[in-house]
Amino acid sequence: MDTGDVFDPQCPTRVVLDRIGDKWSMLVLLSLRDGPMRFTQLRTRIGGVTPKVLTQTLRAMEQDGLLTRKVFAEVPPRVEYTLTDLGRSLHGPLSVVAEWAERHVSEILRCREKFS
Amino acid sequence: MDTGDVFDPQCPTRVVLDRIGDKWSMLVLLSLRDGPMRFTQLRTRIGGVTPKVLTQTLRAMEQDGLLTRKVFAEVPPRVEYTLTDLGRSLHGPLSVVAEWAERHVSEILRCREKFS
DNA sequence: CTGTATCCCGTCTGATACTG
DNA sequence: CAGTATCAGACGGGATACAG
Repeated sequence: MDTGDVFDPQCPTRVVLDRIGDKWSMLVLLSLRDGPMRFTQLRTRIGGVTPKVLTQTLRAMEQDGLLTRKVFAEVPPRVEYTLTDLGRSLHGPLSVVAEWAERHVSEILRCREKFS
Repeated sequence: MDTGDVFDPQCPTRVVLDRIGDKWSMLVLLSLRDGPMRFTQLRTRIGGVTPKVLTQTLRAMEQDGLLTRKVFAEVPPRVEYTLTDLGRSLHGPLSVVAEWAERHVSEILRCREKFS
């Protein structure tokens, strides 16, 4: 397995950073932590996301193997999104970053104000 | 200390994600891990970054208190960038994500190809 | 219910050239 | 050496409306 040269433009870490760096992926992943959810459930829980963007996010995550999309042939239609093992394994690393954020965000904001 | 509601648009984690999510901040932080560096050192080590963007990145990180910018009144000019304690404390969490990326990137890429 | 289609704007990023 | 100025293109993201 490659060790990943972070200074290589083809760096593997880029793939992950692009994913967690976007506005909604992390929230989707955290939302799905406790089990499958339907489209509208996600949409309402994650306030402010439009259907288009939510769809884009879900498709990208599905494509990366982070979650699965299961369509039930019913009326009305039902679609469930579930984290894969890969998706669940990302939850830990993300939590570490999230905890750092929560611990230090006030300090960062203080720095920003002082800076002006 | 706040626990941070990740579903709040004002969520503190956003601040951090915006920072580590951008294209160069993480590389700068990793570069500076082993000590201060000068502008051109960073520029050459991080291949592909233009001076404008590198400046933007460094200014933003300085503003957030992740690094300090020290100008030496010399000819030719010398400017050194050094991580603050806050910046160094971010290195751990970032490493966790980076390690995850390195371990799983091949799996992600495989998923992407299968998806097409 | 679960999306898609369109339009649009702001930001992010880069190329290139220039300055103290 | 360490940037700044300017221009331009790509793209993420959002508003709104509509479809299967």
